[in-house]
Amino acid sequence: MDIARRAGVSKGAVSMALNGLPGVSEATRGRILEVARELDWHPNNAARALSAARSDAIGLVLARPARTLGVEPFFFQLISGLQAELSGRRIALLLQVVEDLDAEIAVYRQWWSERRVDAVILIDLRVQDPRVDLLEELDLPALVIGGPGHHGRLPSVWADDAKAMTSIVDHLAGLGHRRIARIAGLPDLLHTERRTEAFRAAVASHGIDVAPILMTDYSGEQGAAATRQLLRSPLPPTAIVYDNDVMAVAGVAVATELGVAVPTSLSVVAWDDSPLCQLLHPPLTALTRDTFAFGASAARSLLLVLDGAEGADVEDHVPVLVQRESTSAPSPN
Amino acid sequence: MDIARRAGVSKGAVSMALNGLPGVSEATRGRILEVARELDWHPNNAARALSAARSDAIGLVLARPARTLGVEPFFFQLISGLQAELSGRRIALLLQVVEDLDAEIAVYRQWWSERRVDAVILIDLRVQDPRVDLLEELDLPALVIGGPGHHGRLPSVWADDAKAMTSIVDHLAGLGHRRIARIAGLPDLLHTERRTEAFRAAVASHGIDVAPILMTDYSGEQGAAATRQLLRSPLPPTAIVYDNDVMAVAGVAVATELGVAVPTSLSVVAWDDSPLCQLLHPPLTALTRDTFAFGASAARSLLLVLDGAEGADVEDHVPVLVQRESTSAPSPN
DNA sequence: CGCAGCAGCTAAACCGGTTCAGCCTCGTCG
DNA sequence: CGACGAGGCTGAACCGGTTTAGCTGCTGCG
Repeated sequence: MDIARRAGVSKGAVSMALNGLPGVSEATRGRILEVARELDWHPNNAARALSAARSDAIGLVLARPARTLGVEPFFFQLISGLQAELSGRRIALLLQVVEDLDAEIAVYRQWWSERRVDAVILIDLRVQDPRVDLLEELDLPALVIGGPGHHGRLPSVWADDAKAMTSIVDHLAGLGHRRIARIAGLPDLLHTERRTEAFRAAVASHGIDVAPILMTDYSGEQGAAATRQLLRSPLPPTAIVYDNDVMAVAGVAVATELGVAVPTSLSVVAWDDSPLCQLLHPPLTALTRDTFAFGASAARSLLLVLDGAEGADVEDHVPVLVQRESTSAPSPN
Repeated sequence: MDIARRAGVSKGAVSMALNGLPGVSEATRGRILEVARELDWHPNNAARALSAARSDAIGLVLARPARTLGVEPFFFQLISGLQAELSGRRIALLLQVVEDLDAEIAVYRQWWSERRVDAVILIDLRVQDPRVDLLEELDLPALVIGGPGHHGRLPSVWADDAKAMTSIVDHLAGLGHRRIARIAGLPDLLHTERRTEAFRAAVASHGIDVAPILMTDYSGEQGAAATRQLLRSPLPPTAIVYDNDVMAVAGVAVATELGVAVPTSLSVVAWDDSPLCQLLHPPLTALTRDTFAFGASAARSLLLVLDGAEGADVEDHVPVLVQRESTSAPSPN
């Protein structure tokens, strides 16, 4: 190490000085920092990772079939939020996009065996999730996005989907809707199940006993098909709650095509806001959340875990409903 | 290294055997591989990176203001395509989302000084791009997505935007349009400039001498504003070409709001297809490209560069125009 | 004055691989 | 039969940091 030579000390001293560890005098530390700056020195990440048994990287795997991924700004905002916190600690983000859960698990195994990451972020939790068992078995630190529950000892960061769903149903019922349907996302996702339960409970609390729920894969096609099915039923709903914005947009298109006016004859609510919802005609009432802040919060929790803290479940803000022009009182019929 | 002990050879031999290098007999190699499998051995990435002076990772920085990022599936498809090629070589992808070009440059500097990545992928090339100079100066291998031209010695993978733009204009002119406008993206992006040039040349070739071009930041808001400005002008266009799908969607909404029927009174073409374009009403005529394949092709080029090949410019397929219902002959007026 | 204790530092081991000079053992050829 | 070359393998250096045992010199206390 030529900083050591130039400063006339041993490389051990340099290491202590640069890492802010005790063991060197302030005078020496200052001299070493000075030399390091002069030489524009930066630690070699591999060397540091090797001896410290850290990689200074965390991993994120996105496992969704290609067609259902990418229209939502959610992931980018999440990633941005994560990095806002992580980059201050010089922690990099390894991203891998895979087709399915098996591939995702293989990635975790590989990352772990090669010591590529110090921790991973688990997203889109399943009802029975094999990843949780795997990560606990590997002892690979992980943070679950979207708890609580069903994820063993792993810490999580989550938002209260149940409360959010209740606020949507309350809004619709408050407008006078009695025939409310829900077009949900992938049925084996944990948050789909939670939203479904909350939906059932919320409509029941308003004395509504029939409220259909249709499952989809989040794609516009299936959202459109489900909407068509609902609107053609004998007693069509006067309001539909969609699990994402893409399906809501598709739903509005189908309604228009079938001559069902939005919001006059059909109210539409989208879960997850996006520029789309505002561009559409009419602009969609949507549930917004601050995904960037959510990511930042997740990163902070993860850093705590990396620092050895006992992982806890942290609750983020409840998403709020932004009322635009796609919801109104149902037309008397 | 306990594989060495268990197989009764030196660790040098083990290294050769596991990396397929000459220097060990096939019998020994077989025995070593056998032991490695038994022990479920995997190389420690940091150790390998340290001695081989490689990191087995490539970096991708996305520098767009948060608001304009994320609605397009483009990046995820690109990343998926990249990884389809890279993961076979056990090369990881480091992703960083930053606000602006300065931050992006800082990330390159840091990655390079810490030897975090072996190469980077440069995207959204600017007309005068400081990143090109930086990467050449650092001698950090890089692949430019979206050439050719303006990127010094760096190799690139590109699609012929000019031809694609010509095909759009030809399509519109063929339908009988004589008043064609273009709503472009960020003016300092190289491909914006190239598309602009191609647009000018194409309309000129059809004897059209006035064809307004408005610059935006790709956001729906600015797309809507630009559309409004065009439609309210004394001699409004009968066709508008948008630089992305979000603006096209916003444009259709504005047209509808102003009582301009699509496609009867206004034809709309979107650059870049997405589920959106098909969901909308009417479905949008759009320029599609196989972004996944594009990413895979880019990854192959990058691997060649890493293997020491002289970087070349590789041309990908020309994007093709998919005709849907947002374009038709102009109404006689 | 003697000795314990501590701050400040050095030297060397260590992390887990890769690389290479050099040694041994054959087989081949003159 | 001896020299030579090639194949197969060993042992050690090396990558660039971190960590630790231990040394030195100073201070403080009995």
